[in-house]
This record gives sequence, structure tokens and C-alpha cells, in this order.
Amino acid sequence: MFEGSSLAKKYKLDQCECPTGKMTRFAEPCLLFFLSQQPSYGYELMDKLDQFDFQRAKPDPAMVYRTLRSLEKEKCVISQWDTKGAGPAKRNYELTPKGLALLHAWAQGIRSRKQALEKFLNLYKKQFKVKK
Amino acid sequence: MFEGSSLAKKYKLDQCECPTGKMTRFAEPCLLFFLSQQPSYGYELMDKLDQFDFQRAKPDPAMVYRTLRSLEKEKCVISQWDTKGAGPAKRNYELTPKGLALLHAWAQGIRSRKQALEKFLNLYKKQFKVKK
DNA sequence: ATCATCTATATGTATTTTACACATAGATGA
DNA sequence: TCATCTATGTGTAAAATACATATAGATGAT
Repeated sequence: MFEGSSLAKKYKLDQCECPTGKMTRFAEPCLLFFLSQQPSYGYELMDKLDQFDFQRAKPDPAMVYRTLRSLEKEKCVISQWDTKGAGPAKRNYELTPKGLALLHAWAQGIRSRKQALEKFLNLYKKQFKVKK
Repeated sequence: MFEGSSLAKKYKLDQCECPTGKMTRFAEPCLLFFLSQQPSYGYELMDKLDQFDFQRAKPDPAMVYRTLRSLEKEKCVISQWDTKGAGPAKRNYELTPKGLALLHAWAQGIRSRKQALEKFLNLYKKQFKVKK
């Protein structure tokens, strides 16, 4: 068993600096950021997400809409139907102060994540001497 | 329905540059890298992993051991028991040529991931003008 | 006017990944 | 011989992702 052993102390989770503990959810901070620029809605945000999306060709609509809903549940954004303008009604989202705070927290987490990747790439480069 | 619509073309997955399509499994490239330096075993690799681990205080043993086994299943590493030396037997892992190729593929993916994070941080900085 | 297409939101669900608890056991030292 | 350290694993729930599919209003062409 691990209890009381040094491994227990050594390999136990402690509090994570990132709000949720999951740095992999890159869509969330991006959506928060876009909404910090101006109110918007899912379909439009999908296109904006495109510029950050490095693992998929196009962002997944399911992820976008579900993330927005979950952010709203957490009171990080608020939405209302927008029937003005052309096309079908849009659910228009706005960032709340809580959402802005979450964005700032994400920025911190992303900074440290970037540093980790840089560290990896530096070691990698050092070992495999890429010559241009 | 999506079939035939522009959305179908627009938001469909296409082939991902990263081997598995999942850039989030940072433990895997790290383990591959360490093994490219020298053969090693799970317990030791956990400690090495520490320097990259940005989301948790300490790496999860389960993840390390399972990743190593899965890499072995894919013939990216090979292992054998090492009973020499002090303490309990270790399962010693070595990188295969296939594993080395996988490491190089990961490096590419990590580069592009880093760029995405940088892009995010640049936009963020621009908008929230952090003064030092 | 109706049909295809585009815009827009949303749900269902399987798979993958992560988190964390727990099990086992050899070696070492008090 | 008992606690502790090293070492390798399994079990399982929760979270996240991938992808398919459903619905429906608006728009433009024929």
C-alpha cells in the first residue's frame, strides 16, 4: 500500500495551479479569450477557433457548443437568443467577470505549459542536433 | 444532416500530422525521449518525468507503467527484467528504431502545439497589456 | 413554390485519457 | 520482525474527445 510511504508523499496529487487541473482543454481558454474581445455565438466562434486548432483540421461543433453551455452553467458566460440579423437565431454569449478571471487563470497555466514544451524541444534539439 | 453540406466539408476531420491525433499525451514523448538517451525503467522514468510535468505535482505511476506497456505492444520499446543491482527487479526498457521514429514525429507535433500556445499568449498579451 | 444549400444549435454515444485508489512483493536497516 | 523504501502493476470512475446524427430557420436558384 501507498499510505504513509514516501511514495505516497512523493507521487500524490496536490493542488494544481490550473483551475480545473486539466490543461488539455484548449478550446475553453480560446473561447473565453474570443468572448473577452466581443460577444459572439457558437458558429462564429468555431471559425475563430480555427486559427488555434493544431490537432484537428476543424474544431468539433459538439465541443464548442458543450463548452459554451458548461461555461454558462459555471456563470463564466451568459447567453441570450439573438433573432435579429439574417439566418437562424443565434445564441449570443457574453463574458462575465468570473469568466474573465478564469481566462486569466488559464493564461497562467498556458504559460507554464508552453515552458514545458520548450524545455522538451530544447533537450530534443540538443540531442538530435538539427542542422538547417 | 451534414452530408453534402459545406459544414460537412468544413468541419470534418482529416488526417492529423501527429501520430495518434492526440497531442495531449505528453508523458509518451517524454518517455520516448528519456529512453533515447539511455535505457531505463518505470520508477526511474517517473522521476525524470518530473521536470516536464506541469499539470501535476508528481507523475502518475499508473500512467507511466501503462504507457510503457503500450509502447512495447506497439514495438516502440522492448523490455527485459533486470535482477542485477540492489532492490526489487526492474523492467528495463530500450528504445527501438520504430520508437525513435515516433519520437521524431512527436517532436514535430510538439513544435506546432507550442506555436499555438504562443499565438494564444501573444494575442492575450496584446489585449491585456501586462506591464512589468 | 420547392428544393438544395447554408447557417445555426444541439444531442447521443463510443472511445480515449486521466485521476486516483489500491495490491503485491523484494530489499534494507533499525 | 517490523517499518520503510524501491519497484511494478491493476481496477475503476470521471473527464475529455471524436464523430455521427438530428433539427430547423433562411436564402437563392430554377
